[in-house]
Amino acid sequence: MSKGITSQKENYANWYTDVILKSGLADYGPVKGTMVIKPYGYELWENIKLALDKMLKESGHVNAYFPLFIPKSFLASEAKHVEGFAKECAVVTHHRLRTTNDGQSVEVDPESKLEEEVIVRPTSETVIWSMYKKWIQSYRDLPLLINQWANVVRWEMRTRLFLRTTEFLWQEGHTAHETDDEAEKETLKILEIYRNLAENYLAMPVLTGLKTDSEKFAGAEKTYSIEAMMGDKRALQAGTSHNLGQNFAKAFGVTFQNRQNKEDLVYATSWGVSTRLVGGVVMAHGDDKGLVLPPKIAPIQVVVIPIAKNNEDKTTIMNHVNDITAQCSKKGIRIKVDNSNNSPGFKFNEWELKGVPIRLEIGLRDISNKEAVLARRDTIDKQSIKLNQIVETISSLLDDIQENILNKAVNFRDKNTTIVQSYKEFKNIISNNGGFVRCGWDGTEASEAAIKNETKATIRCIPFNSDPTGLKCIYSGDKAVHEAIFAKAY
RNA sequence: CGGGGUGUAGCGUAGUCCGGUUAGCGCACCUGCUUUGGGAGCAGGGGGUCGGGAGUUCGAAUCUCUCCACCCCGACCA
Repeated sequence: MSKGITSQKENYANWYTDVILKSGLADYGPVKGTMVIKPYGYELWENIKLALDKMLKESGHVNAYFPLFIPKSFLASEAKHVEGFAKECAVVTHHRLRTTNDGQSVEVDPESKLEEEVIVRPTSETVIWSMYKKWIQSYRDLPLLINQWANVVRWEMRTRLFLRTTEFLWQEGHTAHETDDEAEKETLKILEIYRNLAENYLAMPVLTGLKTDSEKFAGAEKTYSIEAMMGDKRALQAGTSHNLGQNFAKAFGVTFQNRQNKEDLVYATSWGVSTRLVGGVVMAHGDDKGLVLPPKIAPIQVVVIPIAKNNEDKTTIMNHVNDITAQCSKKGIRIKVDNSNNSPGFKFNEWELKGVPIRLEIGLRDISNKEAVLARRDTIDKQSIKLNQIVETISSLLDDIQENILNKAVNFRDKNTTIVQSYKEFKNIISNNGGFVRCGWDGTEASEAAIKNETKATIRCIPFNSDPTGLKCIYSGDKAVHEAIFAKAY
């Protein structure tokens, strides 16, 4: 176990916080519920962002930026989605501060009260649809496929680093289409991109499926999500994709002239993933030594620890090290040398805490053998490798590690997914083992709510590969309408 | 909003009950030397309005009053 980090077994929540703070991903901000994403954490996010941005652009989406501030009137009653977080919005009521009489402080200048109060966006549907109304006239303007990378604010009371903070970073896509069918295809296409991102970059296996009415986005016809399992077997909703139907078109009067020359309301989608993904990576792969980062998104893929007895040795070793880093950099491998004065043992632990996939140890002993010692973070194995094959060895090992941690996560999830037949069994699994529970559900909100109330487990999704044929509802005993995945969730 | 608790250096703390040296210790930090294959050693050094304010007293981290901040439990919300 690493120094100063609570073990997962002892207290998973404390482990999570300890790892994030000590590995330098993030820190708490001065306002309650805010966090600072530190350079190491931000680079991790940037790598995720880069991968997703590329996929979105390749599938025909373009980026734009809409304002942070939204007129309060936009959140008026016709926008049904507001119910979801109207009570959690930050509201700007004044636009000026003044110095207090004693000159020691500042206070809100009452004279600066705004005519119309302004909301800090909790999501951007309303601003964006107010603009789409201006931009869309005919089917020739469609589809409109816009994404934005932005910060949003939801005034949360219970916060957890990366998982729930009052302000967070995300991307939100907002598209407009001619037909319902096209909107549905878009919704599913994005879900597939999210699945690809989660599994092939974050090495985090996810279930894809449909949300129940009670769990879906308030303004949506249908919400799909990707659901991952964390190291404590709880579920994390890692991304959502909504088919909004004509709800927002109705609310904002966005009509277009269709191919039959008739006026019609456009069909919409919206979808997003956030910095919550970083929390997902931490909890999907981390262990008692700290982070375990997937090579594809790790800010540093290889860290080199030179081991020198004296200055003369150091010079010899650095000559070889410089050669190695140059070769690796040329191949696009993100490599860093730790030349600090800390002891080797300290550095080993430090970089394991930071989750760097590969560590190279190079001392005189290795150099005389034309070797280096290579340690992998995921298995903690050490081996000696030949210096003349170092780039090839590292490249293929990075791929191996990426694959291995995905497989590990898949096995863990599958091992902790249980198919149950009775409610007794259901309660037993949820309270003793946790994980995903798969069973029949009669499709009623009453059963869903009762189960949530009695067990704290919610329906994470109705997976695409599910089949209710022959199943009975775990709660009511009636014929099942869906086969659902239940779990305790973040 | 109700109940309980805690505030001493960047972090963790001793001292507070029972007022009395220069507020002590560990980690971290700085300088130098020696070190380096699983959390190095020695020596020297810097850093404190003891949460803020008022009071009692010859004297307050310590006693009294007051304000503030944060944490936990409950309620509320999801």
